[in-house]
Amino acid sequence: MPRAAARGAITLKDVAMLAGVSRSAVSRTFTAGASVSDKTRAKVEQAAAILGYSPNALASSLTTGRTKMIGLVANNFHNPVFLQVFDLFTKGLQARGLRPLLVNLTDEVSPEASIRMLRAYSVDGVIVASSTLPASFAEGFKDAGVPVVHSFGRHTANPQVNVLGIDNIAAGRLAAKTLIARGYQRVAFLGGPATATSTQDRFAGFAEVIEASGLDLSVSYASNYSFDAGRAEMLRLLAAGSPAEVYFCGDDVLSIGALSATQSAGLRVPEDIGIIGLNDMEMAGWANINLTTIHNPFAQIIAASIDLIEAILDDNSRTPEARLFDCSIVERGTLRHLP
Amino acid sequence: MPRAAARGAITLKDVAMLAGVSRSAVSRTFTAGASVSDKTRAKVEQAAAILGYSPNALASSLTTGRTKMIGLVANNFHNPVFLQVFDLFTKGLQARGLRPLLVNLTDEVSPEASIRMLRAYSVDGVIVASSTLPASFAEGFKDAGVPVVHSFGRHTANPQVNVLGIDNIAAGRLAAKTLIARGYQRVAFLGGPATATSTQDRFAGFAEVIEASGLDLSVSYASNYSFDAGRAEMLRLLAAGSPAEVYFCGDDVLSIGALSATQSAGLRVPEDIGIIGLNDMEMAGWANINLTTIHNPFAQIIAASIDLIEAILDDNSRTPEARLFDCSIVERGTLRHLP
DNA sequence: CATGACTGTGCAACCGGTTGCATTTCTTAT
DNA sequence: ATAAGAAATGCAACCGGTTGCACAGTCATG
Repeated sequence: MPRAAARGAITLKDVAMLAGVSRSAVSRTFTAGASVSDKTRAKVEQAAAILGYSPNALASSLTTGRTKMIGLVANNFHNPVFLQVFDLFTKGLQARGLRPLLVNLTDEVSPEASIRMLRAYSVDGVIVASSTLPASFAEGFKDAGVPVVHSFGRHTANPQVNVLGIDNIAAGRLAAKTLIARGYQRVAFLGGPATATSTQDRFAGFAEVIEASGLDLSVSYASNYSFDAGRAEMLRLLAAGSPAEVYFCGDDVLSIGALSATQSAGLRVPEDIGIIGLNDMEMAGWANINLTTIHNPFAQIIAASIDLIEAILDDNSRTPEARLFDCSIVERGTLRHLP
Repeated sequence: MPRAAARGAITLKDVAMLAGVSRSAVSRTFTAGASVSDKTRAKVEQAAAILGYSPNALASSLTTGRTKMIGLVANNFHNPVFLQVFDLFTKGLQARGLRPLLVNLTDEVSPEASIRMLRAYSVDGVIVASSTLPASFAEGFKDAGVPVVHSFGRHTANPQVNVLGIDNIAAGRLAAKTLIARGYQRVAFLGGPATATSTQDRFAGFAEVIEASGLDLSVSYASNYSFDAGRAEMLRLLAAGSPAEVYFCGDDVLSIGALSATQSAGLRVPEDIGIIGLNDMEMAGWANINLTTIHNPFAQIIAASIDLIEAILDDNSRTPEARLFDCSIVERGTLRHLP
């Protein structure tokens, strides 16, 4: 049984018959830039309006080779920053007539399954939105011939795919310089999962500057970028005794977890312990959190990611680039002030 | 230029030629329940493996009438609870082989545009995930012949579409009873936007019980379900003087905003002012928030929504039902204890 | 060994559009 | 008025699959 027909869908043919023109004519009226006379167009539009016709994007994709669907792949649905990320991506894509097919990668490691799936749906391109996935993940799509952009990914000298994100090493340096300027002596890095590329790079930049200045540096890692992991790790550190004076946390949600741990332990922030985060997500600015952090220019990165994926759709042969965006300190209340 | 070909896509035909069988045979090997001999199947699978073939889901949708895509429509990307909602929906849909096409409805009021869009993409069904949209929104899809489920929507006696959610009136009553049991005298309702159906119903239930017990009830509304709106409204109330003893807030994020306002004003919670939220989102349990709230069984509602949409795909003629889920109090630290 | 019931297979039409090409219609210039 | 060029239109093939139907092959049965 033809379900589409059962659903009472109106097709090109119906409109063509009512308007008394050929199917081509109808198709052309709905194709920007095609050659149709005003008279025909008027007839077709009227018929279409009467029937309530709207073209089947999927059918046309068969011949045009474009679905205007973009796979949006994410692997962290517990970090509130991703709600902002989804908001910006979906709005931005929609504004350009593109449709996000959302893929939740939680617990998934290899790209194979997602690649198969997204190819089966003929998405025009894929945006991998993750700071924890390795470069190889996005490369899997590229190898499969699918245009891909890795947002918030790791910067490399000769990227195989387009990568956009902050310079995590520079961000680490910035954090270090900020803490040094504040006169902190015993500093610590409380990273995200040690396997995440973003964690590794932030640590590299941070350690480089801290060590160059001869300060004490201790290091530990939370099991993932989440409140619970940040809190648990900080509680462990406090229980172990002699905590550092200040912690550069892997990201904001981790910072907030750490913050709650210090409060639970009866320590004051920033008087007893300082905390600096990274991302500057909406919640960092909430009055009851008020986290000093490093601003991650999401909106810019996402806008650029969309520009880029759109450009690749037209020409997938351009050499991939790694675009880095500048971070800046957002002064709030979790770090002691300049001496 | 045929882009699909340019992308080097392998089609049925290629596999058929290599395997030395007809296109039908190939199609059948990839269709569950079709009649193919083991010998043919083996040949086809081998050929497919060599070529790296995967069937084009969109092409097949043309004849089968099914895309296995589900439109997921949301209109609030600032309430962290929705990150949990997206997580559960995407995982649940994926587990059943369905693909979520995400629609961000922010600033959009009428369903027309979304209906057109989702019909153009021939989604099999639509899930409207919103507690603020009116019933008419989801009904628009139904009228267009698209199977639809409204999750977190308003309960009505004779629903036109399937609605799943908590009983907001009962939740309001539960909040009221809880406050009365705690011995509060001057209570207040700090709702979400007055136009949201969820706000209206929660207020109705709340007011009913409070008024029946002869207590003082004051009412105000935040401009939307967000931290900023909750904080702003509570600041306004505090500035106006003589606040109530306890506030039943429209939802958790609003509660957290209100909580931060009371703290900014130097008031202690729950000693000076009590706050009770609704939803029990992840963050409500964070140690530094620790919000007493009413648990909204999302996971159940979402699982049921997916079950239901799947059922409708097979039979869109079944009469719509409104399914209500029970709420319960989650005791934490923002309400004074029983006297 | 003939018969009938089944299982597999391929042909060809179809799903809802797009598009190259040939043909017709309309402009415009002479 | 006429020829040349441009614009509009329809035909038919095609995109990548699915499926009803007819036919061929297999097998157990009488």
